[in-house]
Amino acid sequence: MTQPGTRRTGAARPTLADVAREAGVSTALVSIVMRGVPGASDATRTRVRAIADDMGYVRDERARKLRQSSSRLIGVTFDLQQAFHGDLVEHLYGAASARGYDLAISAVAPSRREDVAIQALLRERCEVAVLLGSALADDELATTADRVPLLLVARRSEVAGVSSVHSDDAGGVALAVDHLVALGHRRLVHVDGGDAPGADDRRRGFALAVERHGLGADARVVAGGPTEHDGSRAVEVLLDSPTTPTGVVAFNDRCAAGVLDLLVRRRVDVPAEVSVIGYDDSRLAVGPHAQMSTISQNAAEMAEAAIDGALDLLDGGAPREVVLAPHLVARSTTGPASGTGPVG
Amino acid sequence: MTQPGTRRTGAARPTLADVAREAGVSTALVSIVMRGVPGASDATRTRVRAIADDMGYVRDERARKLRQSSSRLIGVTFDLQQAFHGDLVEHLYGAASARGYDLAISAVAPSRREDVAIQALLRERCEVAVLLGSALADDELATTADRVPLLLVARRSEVAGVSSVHSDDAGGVALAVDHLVALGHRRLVHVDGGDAPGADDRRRGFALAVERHGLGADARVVAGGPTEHDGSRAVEVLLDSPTTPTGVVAFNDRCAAGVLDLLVRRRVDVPAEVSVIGYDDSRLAVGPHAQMSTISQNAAEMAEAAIDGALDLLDGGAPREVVLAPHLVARSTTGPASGTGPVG
DNA sequence: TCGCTCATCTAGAACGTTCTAGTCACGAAG
DNA sequence: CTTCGTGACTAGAACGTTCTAGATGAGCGA
Repeated sequence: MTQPGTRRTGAARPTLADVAREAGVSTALVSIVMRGVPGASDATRTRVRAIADDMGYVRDERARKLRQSSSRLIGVTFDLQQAFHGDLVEHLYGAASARGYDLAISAVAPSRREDVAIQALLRERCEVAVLLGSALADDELATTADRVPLLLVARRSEVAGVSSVHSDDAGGVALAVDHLVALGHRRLVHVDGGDAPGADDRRRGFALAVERHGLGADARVVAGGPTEHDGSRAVEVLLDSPTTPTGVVAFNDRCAAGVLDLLVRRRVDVPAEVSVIGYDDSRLAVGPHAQMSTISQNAAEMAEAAIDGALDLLDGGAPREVVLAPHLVARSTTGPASGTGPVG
Repeated sequence: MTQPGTRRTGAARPTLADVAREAGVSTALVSIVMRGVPGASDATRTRVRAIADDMGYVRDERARKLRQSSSRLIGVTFDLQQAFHGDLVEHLYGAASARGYDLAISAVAPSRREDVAIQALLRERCEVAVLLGSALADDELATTADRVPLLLVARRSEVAGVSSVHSDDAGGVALAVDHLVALGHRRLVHVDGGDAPGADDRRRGFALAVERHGLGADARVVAGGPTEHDGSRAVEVLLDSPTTPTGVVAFNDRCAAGVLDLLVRRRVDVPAEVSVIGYDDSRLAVGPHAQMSTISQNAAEMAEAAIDGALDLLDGGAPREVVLAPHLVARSTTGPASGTGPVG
């Protein structure tokens, strides 16, 4: 077997007609059998199926979707470099197939721009497009939304006609602050996300939360960003300043990883001296850099909401914004503030 | 604009026939214009193109590929959780489009098995399938290869009829050993990959290389694996043993990251006390956990070779195994062995 | 015997493209 | 005046499915 010479090439793959000829029935009947819809006797059903299996028949999804009035296809763009997008895509597969839809995924990367990825999806005739963490400007979103129903994930939409699913960023950061305050921390710092999507909301959430606890005077926001490098750089700034914080709320897990890395390098004990909390609960958080405390966006829930929202748009529902509640995942990078607890 | 009510839905997207009617010409002529092939006057060309743009025409890739004798489509499966796969996919996009091919990507994840991903590609009628780091057993590979020309990336193929592109694992590890030896290290250890693909070759490469340098007696192999966790666990074992090595060759970057992480935690200075080198040159290597020294598999080169190999299979070429030369990327986690250099 | 229902099966048109095999007009050559 | 060549364009089939509208025939009651 598997002789190169006898391998079926793409062109020679058997079609419905081939199976029908072999079985001595019409293509329509084979189609009925393969789809498992009523209209064929059990006898022919098993016979045709056996023949199809034997010939190695695989249906041509292209022809099928071409013929069907609705393609039942959801297009998804995602960033190859973002671990959280990977988590989302995985759950989108599950959520879509549970509703009888297929997924067409199209990757965004430094050498493959988002508009290229979207164009590919349009050519596949997906019925609705789901963009993960899109970086498109509002006017680009608007023109895209003119061509296909659009739903943004992990980003807010200010564009009319575009749905979105994202977590409550301000609320999530507030959870982080509440957690640290409950542990006795008083001097908090937020390493922010710069101009990354959601960074504004998280900054705002931090400011509100510390104010609510009456800790506004001791709180600081330092310039950070969405990468490990940004987190490390921010820590350098922090360690040079006269009063060091005991609790750090990082923009996201990658940023927190950078924070943790430099703290460990500088021989700062986490969480004994400083507590650090991230945001996303991506795979980074459960790596070996300690089990990171973080705010979870729950990829599975977000994916479900995204598919629901997308199908709702298809059904003619009005575009809407779904805000998911993030929740705290306390692991080992946060602990009681020094000077409090049993000791104090 | 962008009124929800007026947005075009999937079903209403304009077709060639719509454009043709609007322009008062035949669909064949519009097709000629849209493809940019000879057969239309410049006047009609510009006129039709303007009308098409105005109507927001986007060609239906499904119908096109259905009609064309060859679909010019390359299927790719990849693991959503592996950073290196992301790098590969990015470059596969570029390499494929440079040769006039499209890519259909299908993800593998804990909840989406590899055979499901492959089945989806077969239904898309891709002409050849490229599997990144496949975990399929030989007999499964054989039956798949019976349905579609197959090329494995980052894994060796022992199956007849299946092409493969991978780096010289043994040679790569030898490079790492040579590098450490040149820096004066004598006591080397290899944190291996367990039963991960390629682990055998890397173990063998390590054994050969230390033997070649006459360091076999001082060298050790400890059980590791492909994840950060495996690396960390291995370091615990190492630090407990009487003689600690000064140079560590990790199975891959993730494993090395785990090694580095625990070393830093245990207050071991890298690279002053211990040098660590990874394998892959994935994005992990250039993170903030220091700039990691590593063996690069060069994703771009690998992707080019994969597409070349895939198209060669399509042209009826015999299946072949392409072995790429890895190369050393010395960054900041390797340095002179203590006791040598200026001090000694 | 006739019609009726019902399950089973089939012919043929669609879907939106590309491709093959033309047609048509027009000017140049004979 | 015919013939030929050429550039611009078109009719219609094809790709592999699904879907609509029927055909066929068995069973059955009147």
